[in-house]
Amino acid sequence: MGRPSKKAERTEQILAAFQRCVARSGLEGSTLDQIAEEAGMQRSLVRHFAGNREELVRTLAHWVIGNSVPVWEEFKAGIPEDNPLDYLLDGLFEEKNTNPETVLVISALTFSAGNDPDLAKMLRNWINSFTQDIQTILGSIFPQAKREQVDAVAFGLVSLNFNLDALSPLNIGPEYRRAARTCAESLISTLRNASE
Amino acid sequence: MGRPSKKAERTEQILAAFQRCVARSGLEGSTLDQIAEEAGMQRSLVRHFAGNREELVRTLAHWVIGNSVPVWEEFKAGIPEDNPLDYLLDGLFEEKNTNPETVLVISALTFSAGNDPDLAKMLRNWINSFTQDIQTILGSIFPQAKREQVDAVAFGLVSLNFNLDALSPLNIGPEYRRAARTCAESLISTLRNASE
DNA sequence: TAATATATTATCAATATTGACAATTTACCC
DNA sequence: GGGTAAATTGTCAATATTGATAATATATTA
Repeated sequence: MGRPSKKAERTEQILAAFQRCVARSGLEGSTLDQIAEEAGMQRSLVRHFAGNREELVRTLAHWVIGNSVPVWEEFKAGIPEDNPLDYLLDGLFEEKNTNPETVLVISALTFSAGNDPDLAKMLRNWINSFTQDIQTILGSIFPQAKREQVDAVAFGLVSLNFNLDALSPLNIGPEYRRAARTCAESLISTLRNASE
Repeated sequence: MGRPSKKAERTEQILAAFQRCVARSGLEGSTLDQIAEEAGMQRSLVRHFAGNREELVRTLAHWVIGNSVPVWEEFKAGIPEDNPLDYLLDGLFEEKNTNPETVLVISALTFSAGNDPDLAKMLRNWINSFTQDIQTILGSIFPQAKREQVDAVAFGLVSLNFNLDALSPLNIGPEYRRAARTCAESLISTLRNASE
């Protein structure tokens, strides 16, 4: 009995708003009032559903990381038999497939991770698994390449992808996106040469 | 006549302290009191020498960018005739030659550049010239490589370098540094193959 | 030593931000 | 319709942060 709970829905709205705010103004630059306004509700509601600031930040970290998992899993599940490389590169570097928000929030959280060992561990694990997945993908495409080479290339792809998103507030030109794509292809070609 | 001015010295102390604070807590996460304490002086002095917050941030951007120039120029001037590549890679990726602070501050400024077109332009120019310098260096080492390839590799080196510094708050292991170095060498090897 | 320009300290007001909680309203069930 | 649990609104105090300026101390020169 009693009124039906909107906790799940409201929490989702709040975190989505928080993510947008952080991507725009950074973590410490996002006040509870801004988050509330972005979410279209009063600050009291933010507190009611998401607790105080400390809890809210912690929840955001879990939420962002948690959200990225199914998206990435779906992406991995969609890897085609033929031409998996183009699929991978399109997913990582084509503008239409890219939303800088996640990486910007991760970047903002990384800053404050310097003062929060738990958060640092969480982000390390996230980046590790992301990188390792790419290593696995590349390893299956180039089974004869050396493991060390594959790992290095995977790290390179992640770096290129992160850097592109991190620079997005500067409104850099499309030539940077092309350079990243070209660079990624060059990197992968080193695996091809090594494995043939 | 009158008491000798300490403006230059004090301003330097303030900006150096501000830089440390920003690298640790981000731009909006650094209060004037924290900056003052880090600089070992009262907030009143910070205001007296560096103006209000807006001026202080603007000054910091100019200072960080300005400071990076002579360091980089000196580095470029030291490029040896034989084995310039190892010199370049050591400079970009060896821990002993690296101080993440500058990149962390640039990263923090990049965030707020989304709301400050002037700042965005400044940072774009900075990254442009940094990237172009590396393009020039690579181009002189591999004169027969295609320009597009050289540009892509230069962007790749910058991305690897930035990413490594940006992840430093996470206390990532040395394997990431090795991966970055290995990846950079792979990238450069693509130029070598193309030019021979 | 007096004049002077600057550093340094001390302090106040204005605003921003957060934390907390009471009061009210709303939707569902019996 | 009455009871109930939760949403929603409203409000207050405590603290943090900034902006600004007066008051004082100090080092240099004439």
